[in-house]
Amino acid sequence: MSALQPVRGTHDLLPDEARRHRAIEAAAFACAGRAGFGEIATPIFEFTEVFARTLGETSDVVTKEMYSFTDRSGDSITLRPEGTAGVARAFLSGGLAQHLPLKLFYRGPMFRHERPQKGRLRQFHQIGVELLGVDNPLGDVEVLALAWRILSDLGLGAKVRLEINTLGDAPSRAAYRETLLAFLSGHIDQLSQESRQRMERNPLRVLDSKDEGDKRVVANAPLIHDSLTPEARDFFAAVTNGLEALGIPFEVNPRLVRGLDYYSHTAFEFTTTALGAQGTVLAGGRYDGLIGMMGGPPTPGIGWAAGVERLAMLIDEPPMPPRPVAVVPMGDGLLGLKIAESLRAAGVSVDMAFSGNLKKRMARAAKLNARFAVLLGEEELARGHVSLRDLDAATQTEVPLDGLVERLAQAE
RNA sequence: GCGGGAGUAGCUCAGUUGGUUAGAGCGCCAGAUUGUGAUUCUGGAUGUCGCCGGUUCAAUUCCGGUCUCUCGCCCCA
Repeated sequence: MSALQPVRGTHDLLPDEARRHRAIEAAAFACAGRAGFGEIATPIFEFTEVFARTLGETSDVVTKEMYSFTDRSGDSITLRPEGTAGVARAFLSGGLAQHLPLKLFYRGPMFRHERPQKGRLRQFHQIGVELLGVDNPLGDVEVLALAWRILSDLGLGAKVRLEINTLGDAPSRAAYRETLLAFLSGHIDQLSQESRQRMERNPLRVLDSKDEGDKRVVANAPLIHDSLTPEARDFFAAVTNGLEALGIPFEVNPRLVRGLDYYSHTAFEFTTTALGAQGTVLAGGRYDGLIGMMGGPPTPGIGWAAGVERLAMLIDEPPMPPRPVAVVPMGDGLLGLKIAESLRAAGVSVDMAFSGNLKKRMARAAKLNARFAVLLGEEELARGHVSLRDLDAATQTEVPLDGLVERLAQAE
């Protein structure tokens, strides 16, 4: 293991890639802001308890994927594997129950000790939203509409598919669990080893097994929809009706389940076929029980998170940086920098190379996609002028140095 | 965590049936042109052949281990 290598599953965001990430986060936050979501930034680590309690003691995330360590005070600390638990904790420790309903947007790095693959990293980035204090299915619809708006704005509307399901309320889920377990027990000899384990830990997971034998069994399994209480059924109908009313395309997938314990009612995923086994690009659901589970007042919540790296892989061209003006000194570099600074002060993007002859500097200007070059030739300067070259039109005029800033600030 | 594939220059890759200075294209730097973006021409730099060990007179090449990436599984954004 070389000390100069990044830790397994981590990577550097070089400028092109960083720009892509920033564009995604900016587009998402712009959409979220228009819908009334404000940004929240919680710490990237919490006491281990925060995640262990909320994610479920037996979930994979808790049992094998957490980056946990003991700090110098002897406390067990964990790098956050997802965003919702930290937001819920902030909600409680910040006394935010006074401000319900709350619309929150977050972004930042998450950490999971998994085996890396394309689209799966140990440090990755998510954007996400949480809507707290709303038990109305309209909340689900609005949060889904926001996700759809963001993906559409990123140009991914045609590349993703929304699948949605309901996990029911607590009574529905308990009843369904019994029904499903009874059914699976009758076919246990046809189930894969993994699914037999799933029956003990999280029976719903058997439903979305990729094993062919499991799929045959599951095809005839009872569905949660038949175990729903009238309330849960109405709730789900209100969500799907809302999506239809807003013209958001979706498909009900009765076998869609969620890994984390805190979900109830609505569960959904936006998936793509373009990323191999890591096809989920944005996912979330309702978690009415979470805050109560953490010891707070019963507070409904719904939200989602999206993987920025996965979104970035679906976006073809990174957005272009703003086109600069290239300042090209021929003699005194300091004069060039002075002019560059006055242009920058006026809001113009300016680049000036530190070395190179005129030809090199012009080539560099072209490479930077500069719009104009300001050439500081001694002859013009002697007359108080500079040459202003339009690099698109390949034309050049002499302009007084005095009016240069105004002229270029206007051209922007 | 389990199973498969890969690793040679900044990038894409060739190559060595084990043998002296390891190559191409693109890119980069410099010059031809001490005042102009393309093309062309000339010159140049960059590799511990992923890492460690073994076999051998000799290993980038063969063997073992390891690391990283990658595909699938588990799971997930």
